Amino acid sequence: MPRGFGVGPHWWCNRFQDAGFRITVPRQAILDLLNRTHEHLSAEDIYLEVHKIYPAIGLTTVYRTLELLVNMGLVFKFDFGDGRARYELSQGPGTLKHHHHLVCTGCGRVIDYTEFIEQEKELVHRTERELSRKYNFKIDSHQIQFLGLCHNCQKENK
Amino acid sequence: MPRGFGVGPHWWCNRFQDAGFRITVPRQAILDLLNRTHEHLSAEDIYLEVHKIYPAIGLTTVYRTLELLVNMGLVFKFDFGDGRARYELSQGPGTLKHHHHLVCTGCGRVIDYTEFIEQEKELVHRTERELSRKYNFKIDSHQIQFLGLCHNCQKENK
DNA sequence: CTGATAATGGAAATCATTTTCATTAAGGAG
DNA sequence: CTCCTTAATGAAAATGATTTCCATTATCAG
Repeated sequence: MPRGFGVGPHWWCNRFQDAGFRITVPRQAILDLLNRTHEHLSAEDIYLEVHKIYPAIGLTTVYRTLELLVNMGLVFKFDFGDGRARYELSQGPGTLKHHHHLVCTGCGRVIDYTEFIEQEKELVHRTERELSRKYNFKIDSHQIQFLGLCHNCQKENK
Repeated sequence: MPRGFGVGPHWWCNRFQDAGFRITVPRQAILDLLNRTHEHLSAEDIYLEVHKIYPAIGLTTVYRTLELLVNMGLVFKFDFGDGRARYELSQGPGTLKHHHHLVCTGCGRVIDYTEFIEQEKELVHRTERELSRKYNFKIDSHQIQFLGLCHNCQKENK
């Protein structure tokens, strides 16, 4: 029964229980946040945001939880080149549709794009299949990102 | 005329002079190393290696030079998820042909693959063109990598 | 309800990378 | 070739993200 911070039968509870992990308040708070925010959050962003509704949270726990979620495949971890990792939910009701990133190397702005994902899918599948076979790899995911300068940063560099 | 560490008319000298940068011993040593090594070197790897033939080199200079080379587009910088950046020459006589990376999330091993690059090129070009137009981005480069478990790490995780 | 232990959080430690600043050395001018 | 300006360097210190340690707390199976 829901109580306190709203312990409910979330979609990910089974994933936790089946894997033998406990469902704790910090973990729920972090997953809730990731589920309702569609930004590229850093560990500290998450810490600060969760801290508002659950002040007892520790930054260490945020890092540990994120590592766990990444290992479980529930969360993607990205590097956009600004020295801190970014996290995004990979599945669940609140998840954005499959997308990749366009990163401005000038100001760090990141745009999610969904164009060409269909054409890409075929290529990706073929590549995955072939690489799996040839190199005996079990491929879990892929990352594609384009780097360049956004409109504003193009002007500045002139 | 070549002297000391072999100051020669390397292919990249013009790039430096045209941009107003000086051609120095540390820079030459770093570029020489990158040119003859086809591994995914970290800043410290480069420092240690260059240190063997030019012991006066400082780690700071390695970082600074790499940043410069990345900005000039002579070097690619990658993140394979192990907390340190990796560098690879992007052009020049000793450069590997266009490739992407297959990263084992278990042991960190990285495989360069060149399969499907042709098919990929078309997709990438189309995507670049479209994204440039739609988001007003000047795209400089792209990164594609597949993440998974190598043969050995698949066994261990069972 | 209770006990075993997984999970937590604060503080300290780590570790890659950056900054500071006094010294050195490219390389154009003379 | 020598001098001079200043870009480049390197050692040490600073920074900042992430991890480790460890004593305490809270989950949840029985």
